[in-house]
Amino acid sequence: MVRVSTKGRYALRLMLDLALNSQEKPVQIREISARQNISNKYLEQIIAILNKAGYVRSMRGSQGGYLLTYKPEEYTVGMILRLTEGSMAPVSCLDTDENPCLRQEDCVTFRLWKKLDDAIKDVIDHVTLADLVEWHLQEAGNYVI
Amino acid sequence: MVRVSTKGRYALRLMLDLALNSQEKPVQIREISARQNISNKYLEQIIAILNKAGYVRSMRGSQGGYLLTYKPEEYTVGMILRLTEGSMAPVSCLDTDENPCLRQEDCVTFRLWKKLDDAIKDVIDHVTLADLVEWHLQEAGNYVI
DNA sequence: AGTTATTTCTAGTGATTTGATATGAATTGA
DNA sequence: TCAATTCATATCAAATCACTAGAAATAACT
Repeated sequence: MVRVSTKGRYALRLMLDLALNSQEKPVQIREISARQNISNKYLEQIIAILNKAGYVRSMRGSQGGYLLTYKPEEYTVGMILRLTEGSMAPVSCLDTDENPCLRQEDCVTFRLWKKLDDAIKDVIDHVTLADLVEWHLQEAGNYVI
Repeated sequence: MVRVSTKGRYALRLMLDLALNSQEKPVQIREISARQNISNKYLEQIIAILNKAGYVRSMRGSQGGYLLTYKPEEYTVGMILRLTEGSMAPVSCLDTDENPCLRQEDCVTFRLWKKLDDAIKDVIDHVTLADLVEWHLQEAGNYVI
């Protein structure tokens, strides 16, 4: 199906939620879970990935929670999706590190996958979390009379 | 991982093989399987999908095999991938028929997915089987001294 | 010091998909 | 008739997906 899984999609919404709500004080998983209507426990696992990568800062204990490490404009959608999805390349031979395809030179379809990969990268590496925030505020504006 | 599965990739190589080899006489699964180094039985299942959709014509019995129904330039890569992969939309809410997302209007990430979908479509709906054939002949040429 | 609210860690689980394999029936050319 | 081929269906192991469960570690507040 070539689909972005819930993991990547939830991670994006999670980061957007943090961008919108963690300005002053840390935000708890429970709040995000309630606002975004996503399983609490599943979110824990997803934010753990973001935490390990240093994309968010955690504060343990009571009154704890999470904060964005950097400014929204410093996160591209690609960073977040690649981290949670593992890779956003349409075929594994495009991941230079893993599985370097030996037939690459004479592989006909490689040229197609390269084109597709470039097209995907062009979107996900240029849209930032700040763009999502902006879009959100625009949309929200539509509902103000 | 957001990967095109073997099914879609094999279907593409299968169609390319037919484009190159079914000019005069039908081509058997066994030949393709040998040339492409793909499991015979798995190819049968994949070509069954292409056959049901009318993308290939089958001839049963001895000396039978498969032929392309149309000319290579009449197949886009998108047609073949969508048929075998089910869908090439990065998220299900972009498939108008199935799962029409009600939050679409106020869904922030929808705008992102739409951009991504457009970028993917722009590639797979404009590259044809004839392009793959051409690329193949170019590559093959590289090995002639 | 103790309680409470939170993150953090490890494990398990049912459903679905993937990438096949196996068996045999139906069809047709020689 | 028989050999070669497609066609149909069933089965299967492994991986992935989307969670769920339980408990330990940590820090703020009283």
